[in-house]
Amino acid sequence: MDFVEPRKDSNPADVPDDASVALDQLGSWKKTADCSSLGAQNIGDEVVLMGWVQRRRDHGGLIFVDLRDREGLTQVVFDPQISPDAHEHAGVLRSEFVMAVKGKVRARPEGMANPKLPTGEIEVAVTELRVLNSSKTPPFHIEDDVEASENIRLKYRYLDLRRPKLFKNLLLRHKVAQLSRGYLNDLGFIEVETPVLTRSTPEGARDYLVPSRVNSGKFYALPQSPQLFKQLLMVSGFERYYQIVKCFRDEDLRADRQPEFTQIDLEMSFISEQDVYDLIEGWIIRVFGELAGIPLSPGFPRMTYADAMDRYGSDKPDTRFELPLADVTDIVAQSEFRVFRQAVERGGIVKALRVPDGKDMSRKDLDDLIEFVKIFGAQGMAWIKIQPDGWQSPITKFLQESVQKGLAQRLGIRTGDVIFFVADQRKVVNDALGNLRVRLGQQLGMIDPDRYNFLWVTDFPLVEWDHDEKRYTAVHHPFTAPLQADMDVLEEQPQKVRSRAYDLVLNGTEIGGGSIRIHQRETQRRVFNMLGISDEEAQEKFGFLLEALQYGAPPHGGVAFGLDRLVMLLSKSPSIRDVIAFPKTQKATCLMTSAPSDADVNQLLELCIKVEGDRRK
RNA sequence: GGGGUGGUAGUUAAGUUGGUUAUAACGCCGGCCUGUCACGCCGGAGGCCGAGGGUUCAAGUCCCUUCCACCCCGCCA
Repeated sequence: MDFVEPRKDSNPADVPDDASVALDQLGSWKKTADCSSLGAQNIGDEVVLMGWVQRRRDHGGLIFVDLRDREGLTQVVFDPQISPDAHEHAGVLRSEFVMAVKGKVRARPEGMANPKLPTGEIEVAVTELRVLNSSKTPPFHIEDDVEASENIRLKYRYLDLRRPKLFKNLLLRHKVAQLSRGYLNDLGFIEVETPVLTRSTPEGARDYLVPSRVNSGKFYALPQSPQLFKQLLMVSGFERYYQIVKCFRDEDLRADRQPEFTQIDLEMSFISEQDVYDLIEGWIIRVFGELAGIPLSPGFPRMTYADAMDRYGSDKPDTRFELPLADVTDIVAQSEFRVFRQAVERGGIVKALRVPDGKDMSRKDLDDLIEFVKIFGAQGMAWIKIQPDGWQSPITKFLQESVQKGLAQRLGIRTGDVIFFVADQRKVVNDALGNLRVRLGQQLGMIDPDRYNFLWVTDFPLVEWDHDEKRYTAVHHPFTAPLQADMDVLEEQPQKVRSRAYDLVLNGTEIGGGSIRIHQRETQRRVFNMLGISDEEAQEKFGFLLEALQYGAPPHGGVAFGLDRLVMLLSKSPSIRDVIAFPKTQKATCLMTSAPSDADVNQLLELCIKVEGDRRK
């Protein structure tokens, strides 16, 4: 027995400290049950339980302790009539002390059952107590109703993870990973690990760089995804590959984005889009059915990118509610409202969103919504209230009768509606109204939280124009196959070329995406050229891929899913941090380990790296 | 890089037009208590008001700078 000074304190607040409690050894005791499993059927059993003190209720003559382990809570009782020693020893117990008890399961007295606890019918009458460790007073209570701020929780992450909710999230994550492995294994997929230390590639996100000691001055990059490796495995003839793998992107964080995250990544040879859809739907149906009790049917709906943008202003529309956008550019182009006319003259568009029964919106509500769309780049937003006695709006006087008639017809306007208009470049209009649509859907209670609407979004454009870099960039990535039908305009009208990429969207969140890849060298060369990547640059950066494509690369394609986001949705968590054991803050630091940190001078010397300080200052 | 919210006891929060000793709840410590389960009762301790500077007779409160957490835009599939 380690014996250190007993607690004799007058008061130091910090007192429950290792140094003040006599501790026992675990000895040969083994847990015989967990804290959720005992019930009336166990009455009379001799058991050994181990765990943490959730709460102690000391009645002087009788001490109750709620004992917690990862499975649940069980009440244990220290009764001097059963064991005076144990009762006396229990006096030292405090929150989060680690204890082992031996005792007998007994029914609680008449009327004393606790219906709130699964084990509330019984209690364990302790014959012997071993205090395995003490605990400082924790900075927050270990319970599901979080009452601590995020920075405290992140600093003491190991305590936060004791909360049942977080534990259950990580357990669910484990189950998703295991089910996914089983599903893919059964279908002939082979899990292959790909390098974490790899080379930087242009395009896409910023890379995390890792200096090479044995090649001083050179750097590895951490993979943004195993994209090229899995394609090369197809060239190798693996036919079906998967991996549950960490990916790294050095970009700013969001509630659903961490710089390191996990993908369920797979690739198949000799397949087309339909094979991917079938495979993934089968998998999703099992994940949601078996792990969340949510029944789904195969044949998820599909929508082209063009339709999604047109109707919902987003490439990941939430289809749990309608509230569609309508393009009214042609109607208002001739109106006397300058904002509309000028937007059209500058090559922009005008779209409208009709909110049925929006008549109760106050002027303040409308102003709030106008402020909201400004976040997305809109200069402003026009609105019209359709009142029984006519159209009420600051802009009605600029809309001549023909325009009003056209709008009424296209939008199906009815009395009581509110119509919103944004006029700007296409991207701004879709961003603003697409986001407004989602906000109104939430605000007006149009979203059923128990619905799970999956949607395949297809036919993405292959490229988009990058105004900053003055060139086309790949929407998906530069290895995505163009649609065969659009190949003849690849060089002349790149922006018109559709790709064989697809995303799976759930309730407005993209949870996975992929594509059929280019497997012929000549096609890959043409796409690189169109993206402004010269033959020389392609050779230098992707030479190994271009080379490989010349050695009998089979047609192939695949998909990758964000495991974190999937578990986040399954567990209805508000943040991705709630499904990651040790997440980073919005500034990409770890409050527990204080990473990133300064490097040791000797480490830097070995790497031939000189730190010049913050050059942005 | 930009916009927003927050930072006061261990924790969560209150703190008026600047004004005496900065409140409350929970937690913590001590005492009492044999059926509690948010146990109860009595007593007690606990503060760099995120940090730095300024205005003022006087700053938790006003001004400037800065740090941290969160949400969003940009960025990122």
